[in-house]
Parts: sequence; C-alpha cells; structure tokens
Amino acid sequence: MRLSRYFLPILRETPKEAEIASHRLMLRAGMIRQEAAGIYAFLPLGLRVLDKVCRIVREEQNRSGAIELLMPTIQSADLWRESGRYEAYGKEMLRIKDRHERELLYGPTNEEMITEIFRAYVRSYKDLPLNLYHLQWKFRDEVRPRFGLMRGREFLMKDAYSFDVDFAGAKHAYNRMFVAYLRTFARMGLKSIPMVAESGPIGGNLSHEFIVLAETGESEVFCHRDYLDFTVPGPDVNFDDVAGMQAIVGKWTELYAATSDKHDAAAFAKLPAEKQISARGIEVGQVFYFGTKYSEPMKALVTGPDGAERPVQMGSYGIGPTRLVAALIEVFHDDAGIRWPDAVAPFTAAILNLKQGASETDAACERLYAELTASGVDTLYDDLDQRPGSKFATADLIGVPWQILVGPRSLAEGKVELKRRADGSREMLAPADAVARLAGQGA
RNA sequence: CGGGGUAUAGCGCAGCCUGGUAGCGCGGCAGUUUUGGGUACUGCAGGUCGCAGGUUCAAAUCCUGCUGCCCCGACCA
Repeated sequence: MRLSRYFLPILRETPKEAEIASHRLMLRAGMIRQEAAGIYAFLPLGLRVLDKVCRIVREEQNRSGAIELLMPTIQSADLWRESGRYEAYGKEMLRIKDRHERELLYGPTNEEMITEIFRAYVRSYKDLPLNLYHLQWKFRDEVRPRFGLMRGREFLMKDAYSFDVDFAGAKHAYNRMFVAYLRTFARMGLKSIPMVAESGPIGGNLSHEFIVLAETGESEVFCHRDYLDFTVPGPDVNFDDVAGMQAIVGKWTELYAATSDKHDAAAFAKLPAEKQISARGIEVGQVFYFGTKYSEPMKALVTGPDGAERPVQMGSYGIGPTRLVAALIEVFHDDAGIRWPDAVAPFTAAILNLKQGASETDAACERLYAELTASGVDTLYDDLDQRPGSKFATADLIGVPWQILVGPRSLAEGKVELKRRADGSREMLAPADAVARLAGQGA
C-alpha cells in the first residue's frame, strides 16, 4: 500500500478523552473513530489488525474442532423468554420494536439462539460432540463505557457453544477450548493466565477467565508467578486426546490464580512471597461450563446410548477480538507509539523514502515495494513528500515491525537500513537481502 | 444509577468573571525548500461558539431548560 493513496488519518495531538495508552494510540494512529459512547468505527488500519486477530482466533477454533457458523445480531424476544433471561437481563440489553410492534433485541450473547438451532436438528448422542462458534458484533448497554475498545458497548465477540451427552464429554469440550485459548493468545505474543472466575449471568459453576497482566487492566488479580514461564501447547497437540487435554488443563489450573471475586486470601498467603503476583489484568476470554441451564428450559434434548432422552450438556466460550486489539497495544507500546507483534501487525514492513523525489531513492523504493509485494509481504510504502522526521514518527506511531530506510547516502553503497521496531536494532544490507529477510516474516 | 467535570475550526486550547459580533498552536490545501531521526518559509481555506428559550440596543460571554461527551464509584466479553 502506498501511503499517499491510503486512508490513514493520523493525529499529532492526543484527543483529551483518551486516558489509557491503547485508546490514545488507536485514535492517534488512525485505527478507530468514536461515533457514540462506547461505539467505534474501525478505520482501515484498525480493521487490518482486527482481521489478523480474528484470523488467529478462527484458526485455533478450527484446529480444536469447533465449527464456524454465523448468527444474526438481531434476535427475537420470544427466544429469550424461553430461557427466562428476557426479563432477567435488565437494562444492559438493547430492546427494539419493529414496524409490527414485534419485540426484538440486539444480541448481547447467543446461548438461546444456538440452543434453538441445536434442538431443531440434533436428536441423538451420535451427532455429538458438537462445538459451534461464530464471530459477531454484540451490544451490551454498559452503564459506563470507557477506555475506548476496552469497554465498548458494541464489540466483536467470538462465542463458541459446546454440546455433549454427559458431563465427561462436556468437560473434555471445556478442556479443548481451554487449550485453544492458551494457543490463541500465545500466538499473538500474549501471556494469558487462566484464573478461577465467577460465571455471572451466563450461569454454571465452572469457569475460567483468561487474563493478560497489564497495569491498566480493569480486573484485580492474584496468581502464582510460575504461570508466566509455562510453555503453551504446540500446533501438533491432539485435541481428541481426552487424557492429554485434561493433563494440560490440570497443569494450568494447579497453581493459584484467581480474580478478585474468587480470591482466597488465605490460600494466596501460603505461596512463597516471591511467587505471589498481585496485579491488574485485562480479561481477554472466558470459558464456562453450565450444563443444562438452557437446554432444560428450552427442551434441547438428545437421546443417549441407553435410549433415554436428556437435556444436552452445554458450555460457552468467549473471546473479545476488539478488546484484544486494545490489550495488545496496552502490552506492546512505548513512548513513540505501538509495537505490534509480527502476527497481528497491520503491515509487516514499511518503506521510508528519505529523499522523496530523488530519482535514485524513488527507483530503489519502487523496486523494493514491488519485490516485497510479490513476495507476499504486507508493505506500506511511505511515499509522501515529507521530511524524514515525520516519516519516522509515523512509522513508529503505527508500529510496523520492520522499517526499511532508503536514503541516498547508504544507497550509494548499495545498502538500505533495516530497522526492527520492537528493539530498535538496525542493520545495513543490500535491498535484495532485505526482501529475502522479510519474505519469511509475517503472513 | 450516585458523584465530579466539560462542550468554541479535523485535533489541542484561549476568549466568558468585567456582553460590543472569534483567536492561537498543530493538522489540511497551494507553492518554496530535496531534506538521514519528530528541523524550515510564504500564502490560503476552514467555526450556525452543543441545542432551545430568555434578558439586552447588542450574547461565545449573563439566566433557564435540554442534550452529547469524559472522569471516579457500583456492574460486565
């Protein structure tokens, strides 16, 4: 992408409403624009990051055996009356009436709808296990939306729903999602820690929140320090191995880790002092097992091997990609701007022409741009006629992992400068070598 | 929902107290400058001063009501 033809409305000054780094930087980098309290438009750069986050989420959901579908944002009130949640959900639910005065709502979550879909088609244990998920916009009319994408009213959510014939099956479904979540966040460069959590209005009694430690996190959390050094299962992990999954989950839940709601101060105090982490964290995902809470009132019944009908055992599993984008920036930024991990960066490389309009640098940049693009490297070419200072500022702000500086002096020696945003390291090398180096990076 | 703020150009702000018809910086646009780590110059464009009503010869400024937005708290992916 040529910057001169892109839509990247960068702000030099910080909008006053932005208090935390992620909100500030997303506005400054031209990623999002607020349209109402807690409601944001994703501008092109923000959408690129969101798409990359979603892609990783999808890949790991699919790897774990979950199947993607897509449910609507608008739901019928009648469906929610079946579960009893239409009244119970309260003011957080956005209620709508259509032209025929029919009561509708903008979905805050999809347990009812997925249960309705399930019961329409599935009757036998032979069709289980089943895990269906989708990525769809949700709306929760929060009393106080804040911190930009961190607590918006409209947000994107990946929500998966598992169906099993008995508790053992449901627990395995829970374990698979648990492992998929560990992998998902790790692929984005985040250390997530599963913590015992309240299940809230979703219901049930088995739940973990996946927390990323960050000073600006909204949750107060307590955990064992060793979690930070745990190794996440590799891509070859076998999701069908019941004992194997249980072993991984067992390891990741053995040591102390809890949010403030479930905090047991006495148990925490027994940890060696140097192993105690008392910090703040961002919740990027949560998994629930809730059994028959919806299948029973909504009569989602399956016939077991014994020929008897029973309500299906369910769980639900959420990840907030829009919040994840914010969490990533909270973790990966410095004074100059964002420092995207390669896996989610909006562009892998940026070409900075330090002498725009000079034939030698222009030609070298054009060639680099063509070769990188041909190699499949997402490249942003800063071809604006600006002073180098502005180009460095822009590149640092939007946080592209690799910057290629093309200036007349080094070009005279047949070299360009390759700079790594993450650590500021730099290297002089021939343009062809820079292309070769980057061809293996990113997507 | 309780408490506290705020609303003037795309963004950050001044002007309001002591009414006289709007200004600064950044950004944008047109040129100049061809620049190696946020560096320059010249010119131009851009605002129903959140909305409604009131007081007044005259309202961004004073009064009343409303709305949006932000921050702290209680609640949530």
